[in-house]
Amino acid sequence: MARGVNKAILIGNLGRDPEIQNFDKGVKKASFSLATTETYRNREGQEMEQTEWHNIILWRGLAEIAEKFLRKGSQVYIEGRIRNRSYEKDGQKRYITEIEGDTLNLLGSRQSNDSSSYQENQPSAQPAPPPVQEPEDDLPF
Amino acid sequence: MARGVNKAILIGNLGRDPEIQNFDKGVKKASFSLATTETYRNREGQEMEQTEWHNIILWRGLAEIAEKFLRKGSQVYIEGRIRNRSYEKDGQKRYITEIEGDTLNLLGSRQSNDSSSYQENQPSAQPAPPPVQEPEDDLPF
Amino acid sequence: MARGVNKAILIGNLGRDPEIQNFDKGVKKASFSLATTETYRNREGQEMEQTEWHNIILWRGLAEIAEKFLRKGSQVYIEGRIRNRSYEKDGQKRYITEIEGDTLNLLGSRQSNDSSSYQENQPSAQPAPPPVQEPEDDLPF
Amino acid sequence: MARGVNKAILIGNLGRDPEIQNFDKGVKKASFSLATTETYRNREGQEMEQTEWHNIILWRGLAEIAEKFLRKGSQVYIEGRIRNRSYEKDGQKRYITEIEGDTLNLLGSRQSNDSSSYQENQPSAQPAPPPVQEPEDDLPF
DNA sequence: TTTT
DNA sequence: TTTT
Repeated sequence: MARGVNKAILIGNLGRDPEIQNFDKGVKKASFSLATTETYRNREGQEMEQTEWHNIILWRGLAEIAEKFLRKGSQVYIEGRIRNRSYEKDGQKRYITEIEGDTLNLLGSRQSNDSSSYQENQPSAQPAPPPVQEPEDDLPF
Repeated sequence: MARGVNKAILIGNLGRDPEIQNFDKGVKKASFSLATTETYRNREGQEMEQTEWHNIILWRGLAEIAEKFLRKGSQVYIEGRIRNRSYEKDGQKRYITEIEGDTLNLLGSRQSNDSSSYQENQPSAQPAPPPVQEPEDDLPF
Repeated sequence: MARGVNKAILIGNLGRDPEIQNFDKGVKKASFSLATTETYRNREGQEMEQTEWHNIILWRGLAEIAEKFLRKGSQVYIEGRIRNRSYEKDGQKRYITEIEGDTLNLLGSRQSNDSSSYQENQPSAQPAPPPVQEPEDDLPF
Repeated sequence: MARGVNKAILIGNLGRDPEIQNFDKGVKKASFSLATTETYRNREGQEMEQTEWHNIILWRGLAEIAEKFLRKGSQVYIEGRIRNRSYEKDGQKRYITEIEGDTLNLLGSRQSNDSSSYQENQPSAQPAPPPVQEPEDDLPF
């Protein structure tokens, strides 16, 4: 039974152009590193900076958006799940943590395209379509 | 073009049983008030408590889950969008803010059903299905 | 006892310059409307757009940042709490929902100032300062 | 300059009792694994389940709460930052991803203590204290 | 009232 | 109107 929530919310900048992989049946995958930089004051009152690098992966439609619009330095909002994977390298088992994005927003762009936001798999119900024949004076509470 | 994020994340308890409305074509709507209570210390160091009441609405599948499993007092996690609506009452225009949930988790329950978590409209891609024929040594970064 | 979470996460654009109020003891308050615009496809496959307007309020340090750096049109990330207030107007009780921000990020700006992100009241512990004398080989799990 | 957001939001269950470490000056650290389980339907319509295990660390006050109240199986809400660390083991550099929590909620508990929610370092300003002498009819927008 |  |  599911009682879980596994959510990452990130705003940061791409360290490199996305790397694109194409699989069977037109399935596309985009991978890139995302730097999230936070500032804080230390005990001496100095402004400090801390950057984390996240491994981002995007699939299918989001990967296509990434391929078209994201470049090194792009500032994005990404919402997704934290995934832990293992793989073999040099006969050793290695572990990697990735953020599998399901929402992507390109931030701060002044471009004229219509694709700076995208969310997976919510075609018609987002926002929820109004129900048929709700009476005008039907208050919801 | 969308560059927006509109997200509410709530954990609280229902003040009443959900109210259910049925519309055409089997569309169901659930409405209820949700209390989120936070504690904090005031300037005198006293433990204080602050409760907010939120108007929650759920549609379709989530409304069915609410009807079946949520009751007065139930503790839930809800993720959704903040919506502002207006309506007429007594010849006056009134405004109401609602949270339209798209994810619902029933918390703390020890029941054995399989419905304590539910998310709208992400049938096959959540989590993203693995691509066909990804080679084993294909590292993603 | 608190078992609650009351969180709003917004990315949008200011509809107007922030309105600033100054209170006793140097307490400052900033208020503005924030538009969050989402796009989605309707049942006919057309690209649709939905904008919500949120009433944002910021206090103290965040209000100062807002006064200095936010203008009509600015794109910001805001994290905060949903607050419902009532007030009297024309002898009628009115209700208003506001988002009281505790984190503010100015997005998409290429300016060279050091104030585009700010979080309330987490002076030294964010990120948590490393503990004293943690041994180098001290693995955390 | 900070333009970043690095946030994890998790609801899950502890795989083991928290492990507690005590450092100089009374600094305490709690570590545990947290399982977040999600369900989804696969392409054949079968109910599937996916569990991720997260390495959680909590410092100071949150570590004390964890030590007192969290046990194997406890259901918790954790909000925090994603941190990537490296360390040496067997002469090899290893990487680990941890969630450093700054908010902790014990969920679903029916116990009578007053400590099921806790947030770091926001002593007096959360929620923001009302400003002094705000006039009663002072509308915020 | 914003933005694209 | 909830919960502890």
